[in-house]
Amino acid sequence: MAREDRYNVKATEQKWQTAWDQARCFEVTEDTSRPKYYVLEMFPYPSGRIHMGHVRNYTLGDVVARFKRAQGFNVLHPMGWDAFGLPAENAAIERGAHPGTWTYQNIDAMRAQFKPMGLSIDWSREIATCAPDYYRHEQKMFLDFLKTGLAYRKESWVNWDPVDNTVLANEQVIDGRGWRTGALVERRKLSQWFLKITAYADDLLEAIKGLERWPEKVRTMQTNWIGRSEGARVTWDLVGRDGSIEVFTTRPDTLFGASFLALSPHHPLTAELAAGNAALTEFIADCDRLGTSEEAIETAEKKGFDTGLTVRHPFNPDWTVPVYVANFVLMDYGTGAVFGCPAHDQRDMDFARKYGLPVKAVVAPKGEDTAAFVATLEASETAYSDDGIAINSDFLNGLSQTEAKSAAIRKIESLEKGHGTIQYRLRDWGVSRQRYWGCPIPVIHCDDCGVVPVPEQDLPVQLPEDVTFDKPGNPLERHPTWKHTTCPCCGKAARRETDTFDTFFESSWYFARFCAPKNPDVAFDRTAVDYWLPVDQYIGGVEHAVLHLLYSRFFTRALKECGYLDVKEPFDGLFTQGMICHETYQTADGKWLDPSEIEKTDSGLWIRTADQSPVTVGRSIKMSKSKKNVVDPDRIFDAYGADAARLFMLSDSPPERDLDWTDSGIEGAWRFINRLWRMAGEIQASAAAVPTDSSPAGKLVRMAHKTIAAITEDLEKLRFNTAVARIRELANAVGGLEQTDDAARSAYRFGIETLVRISAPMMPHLAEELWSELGGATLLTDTPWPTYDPALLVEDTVTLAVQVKGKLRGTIEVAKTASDAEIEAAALGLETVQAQIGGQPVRKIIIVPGKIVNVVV
RNA sequence: GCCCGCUUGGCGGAAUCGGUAGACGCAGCGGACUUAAAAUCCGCUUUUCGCAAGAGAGUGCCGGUUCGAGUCCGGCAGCGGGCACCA
Repeated sequence: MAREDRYNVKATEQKWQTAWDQARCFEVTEDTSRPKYYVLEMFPYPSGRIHMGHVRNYTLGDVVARFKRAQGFNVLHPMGWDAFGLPAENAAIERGAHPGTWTYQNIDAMRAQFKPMGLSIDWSREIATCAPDYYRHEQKMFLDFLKTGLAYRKESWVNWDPVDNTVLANEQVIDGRGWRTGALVERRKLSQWFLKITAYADDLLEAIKGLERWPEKVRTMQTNWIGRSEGARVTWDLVGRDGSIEVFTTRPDTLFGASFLALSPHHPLTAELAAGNAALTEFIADCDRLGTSEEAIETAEKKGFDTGLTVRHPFNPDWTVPVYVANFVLMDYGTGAVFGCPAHDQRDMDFARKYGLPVKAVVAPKGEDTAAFVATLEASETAYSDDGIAINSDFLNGLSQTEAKSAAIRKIESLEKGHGTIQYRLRDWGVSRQRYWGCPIPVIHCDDCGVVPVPEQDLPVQLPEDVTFDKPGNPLERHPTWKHTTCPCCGKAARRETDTFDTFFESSWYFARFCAPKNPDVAFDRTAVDYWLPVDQYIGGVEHAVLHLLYSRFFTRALKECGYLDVKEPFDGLFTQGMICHETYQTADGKWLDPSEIEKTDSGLWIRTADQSPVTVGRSIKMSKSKKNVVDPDRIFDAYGADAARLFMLSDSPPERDLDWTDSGIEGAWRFINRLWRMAGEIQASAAAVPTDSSPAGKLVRMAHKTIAAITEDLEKLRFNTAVARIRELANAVGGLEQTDDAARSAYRFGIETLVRISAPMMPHLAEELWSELGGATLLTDTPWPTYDPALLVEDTVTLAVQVKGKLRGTIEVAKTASDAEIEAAALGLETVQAQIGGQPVRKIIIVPGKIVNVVV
């Protein structure tokens, strides 16, 4: 078939996508004769349109999948939809669309956008989490969690909009007000379901050490999130009334430096004291107004309220300290009360200076003049929080910090004033949501029998279709019939739970469902799950570094305990990609402009096309609709094809870093694809063997072998940007080879063939097209990854850099086998070297084999 | 405030084991082809001095270790990310 003048990207990409589909290349089954490899990108929320972040995410995953496939792995690469969630309900409220209809339309639209990317996905495994076939298994899991005590019910706070009478998500609360009503949000207590993730706190923490193929950053974030700290709970008896205050501390060694106790504004004792105390009530309200955001609290002044109460020191009943309510003490952590030791904690120091409380040094650095140190510290504004030796601390005196901690704990325990303990920052996972578009929680509330699980044979509890969103609140709550049912225990009239699960529930096990997504009987087909899990390479945004990934790790453990699976960790390798950024454009009065609204003048200035007004070009930031700096993937696929978009996503920026979208960048990718296509058209027939000698043709062949070796390693380590650079380098070399004789013609062909094969994971359509032109017997997609000849990687000669006084003065080319004496002679023979030495005595010559010669004078 | 990361030409980045800094690309400049343009191909492109040969400087800043530092160590600054004041 005659070649066209230009690469017909649309027809070609379409042709090969159809070919892969028809050959069912990417549909896989368990095959124990081959090693498996499970590649997974975080599944998308079906918002309706794909964005460049998706393109990057799925391109990265697809390169890994195709590469591993070529290497002979049985590759599972599935796709699904994280289909429950708030946006569907918002669409229902705003546009009257049913959340289900809206979601499935979006799924269809997005699938249609993904298809032209040419992803090597097994679409036969597609799942949507909003399908009853999917969530029925989730309901069963919940019932098992109930049985094993991993799910329980307790009261907890929610954001309540008093105008809409509805619960608000955090993102629906803006500056303390409901996003729709603008009403001041209230805190309300509701009875909600929790999963006992804290039961695994220690295991989740310990196992982080084993996650060797996870980014260090994510491991650190999870470690900090779990937040294990060792310390003690200490009881302080109230003076003049019954009761006591329990505090948690990590520094029991500084108990003798205590000068006050501080209670959280939400501590039960605070509430008790506030009753009938207008000033304290106002103080608490003041603290609440601060909000919980980091910035607000950080910039806020540390404030306290003297309750007038005092407590007895646990080590000395005659010593009393005052009790404050303080705005910086959290009720959610520890006991909601702390003791302040100003000398050794900066925040306590600030507090003590503000309220005129004593500062007593009880730790001094080793080897310093203690008396002078104490005098300075006690007059200072700066706390000493480093390690040291206990002083002014009775029985602790002279002990190191570690010794003093355990001695203090032993004493507390013998006095029965508390005990040593380990405190985690991690809290149990609240899974109840007062929403329609989520998985119904399968329990029934009976006036006589209490909370009763839905019997397994009655699963799934399906969402009713006939719901309306014309009124605020949860449609399940006000549905005329849905919630009315009978109690499975006593048969009397009872009510269904109208809360649904947090959508992190669905995403905590979807990766395992992909192993056998169509099995109607069980969530996980054990044979399939045992074969495919864990996920070998998981790829997604770093925004999920803590919650989604930690919940999935927890679920894996909980499901193992309930007999569903037998893997320790869900994701063996994790890769977190960077964001896609783009320049921003603004008018003089600050209005954001879409890239399509502007143009460049001949003088190089940007103007708005509509009125020729000047445009300010802002720095590149994450693409977002509000800044109008988005680029539509459809438009790019249409103009340049999938391969160019994919190549651009992989070029230049390392995948973990942010990527700047530039028009010239995608143009460059497009040019390269056409160049490869043209170069392949220049192949000339030759019967000669592929040369490996020292001729230019032979050198090219050697370079091709080196490129295969290097790119294999690059792809193995997900260094796609350098992989692309190597492909371009080889292309430059092939393009520079004159096909003057048969050996050269064979070398040229070998170069093209190599380029085609190593490009396949990144530019699969072009590669497949050129492979078929080259006469490939099978689809390139089914062709093994190229191998290289290690012998051809070795050169006879080596170029050494020659330095004098540590600076480069020239290079020498010597035989690989050259002796040190020969190398020295060659180096000293360089004119520039002699000029630099200039008659000075040569003290030493350092020779690093294969690298460098350094002449020291 | 705490924790983590980053800082290399006009720009994105490479150098990942302490050994030739700037691979590869983008932008720019010059040339070839063309009636012309586009496309394509070739060349130059860290910077200063110099006609050149060459010499000097140079990986955020200051200092250190080393024959040799973008890379290791100490200090500082800037930018970005995480955070629930974590006691």
